[in-house]
Amino acid sequence: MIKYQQIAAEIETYIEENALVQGDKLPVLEALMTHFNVSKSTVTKALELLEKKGAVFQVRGSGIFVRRQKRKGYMDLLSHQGSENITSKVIELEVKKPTKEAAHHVNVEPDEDVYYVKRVRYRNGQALCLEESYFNKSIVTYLNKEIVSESIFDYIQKGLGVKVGFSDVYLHAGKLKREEAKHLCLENGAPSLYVESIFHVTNGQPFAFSTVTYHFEQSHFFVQTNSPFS
Amino acid sequence: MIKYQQIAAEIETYIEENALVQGDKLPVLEALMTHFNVSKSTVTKALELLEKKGAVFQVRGSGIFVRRQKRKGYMDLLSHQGSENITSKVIELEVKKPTKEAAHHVNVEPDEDVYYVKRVRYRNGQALCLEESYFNKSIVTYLNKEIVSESIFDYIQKGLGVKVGFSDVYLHAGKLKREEAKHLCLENGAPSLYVESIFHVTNGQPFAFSTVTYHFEQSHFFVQTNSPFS
DNA sequence: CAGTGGTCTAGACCACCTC
DNA sequence: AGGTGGTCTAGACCACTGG
Repeated sequence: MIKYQQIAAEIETYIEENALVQGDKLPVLEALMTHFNVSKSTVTKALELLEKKGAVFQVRGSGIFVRRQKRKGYMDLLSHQGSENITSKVIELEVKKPTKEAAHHVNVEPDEDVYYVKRVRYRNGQALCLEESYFNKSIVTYLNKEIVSESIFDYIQKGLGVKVGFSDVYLHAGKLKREEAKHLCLENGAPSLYVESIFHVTNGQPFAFSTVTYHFEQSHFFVQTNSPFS
Repeated sequence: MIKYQQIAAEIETYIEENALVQGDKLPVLEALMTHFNVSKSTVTKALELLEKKGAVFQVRGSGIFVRRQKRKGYMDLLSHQGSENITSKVIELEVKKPTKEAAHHVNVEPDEDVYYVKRVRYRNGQALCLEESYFNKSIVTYLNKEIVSESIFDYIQKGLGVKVGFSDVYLHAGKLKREEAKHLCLENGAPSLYVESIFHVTNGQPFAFSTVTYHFEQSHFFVQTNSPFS
């Protein structure tokens, strides 16, 4: 791991171990520089990283402070953290022709094969969401039922060595269709949160498109932002 | 405006004027350095800014590329952009004691006065959302009906000189209550997207707490993220 | 006005992509 | 191998906060 990531990790650990809460002050830049024996820019880079993650905020002329999420039970909408004890039931796993929309999103021709996965995810045994995903086969070269029962993205990154770069996320609320409702153990027409994501490799090529339909009573999300009115 | 912000703005304009699309290549770092006559770090800082905004992505060993949102009609969940032609109907504006929850979120005592605003927002004449907000009076020192009919945050920043730092956003789906439904011209129990936000000044103090209830057919959002699995 | 973070420079060296 | 972005340094100077 490179220096500034290492430093960021250590500062995070420090916050954790000392159980610091929102507003608590961290050592000043000068102190961090000498403690880690690196230049100012390196510490700054580490702090920028933590600022992006929403772990700290810096105030010029004043100091560096802890920023910590207070609400419990919320999942991070963007980093896919905060959802523990997840299990999956695979409904479908096959190689097939994508829908026109999916083909467009994962940048393949409509007559080109893709991996298609449909599964229901449970948290502590309770239905959480219904997920349908399409994967570009030239990047996600292999999937099987066992992999797909666990964390697909974990495998894609660690198993296949795919380097994920960025993603575009779209969301809206709507009414459940009959078939969706059945999987989530809800009545037809119940509210639902729909989240569509397109995932890209570091070089910008899209490799996955997923549509996730959440059980409205089970899905509480948070997002942290800097500069909310940029 | 400082150098790297200026450069970022110019690069954005360049993308706009040349109608570049996702994947198009920008000039290399060296070229940007000489063109703007600044050091490498300054250009890098500008590009980091654009990367955070989701306007470009950089690939080591390859180049700098344009990243552009393709879907139309989606609002940015975090930067409060993309919603044009917004008008508001003020339902309530008063100084009063906050709810316990609101008091906690804007960091005041429960018996301390806050500004309370309730309004319905319309986009192109169509009900978009119902919004209830609480403002810490020691920071948002003044509001009146005229201000509250327009963009409140615009006024808070430009009129009152408050420097907004960061915000925490929480969201979930649910069923509309009767009174909410009435304001949004929907039937009781219709789906809805609930978005709660806590806004902080640059020094970390919270100054506003708002709950926004969106008309499910009118609210389509997007968020861009880098490192979706950090 | 002292303390603290932010900006910017010039340059060395490293890691990755593409051919 | 050559080109391109990423990391890191050392240091100058600037801008904001808070007593």
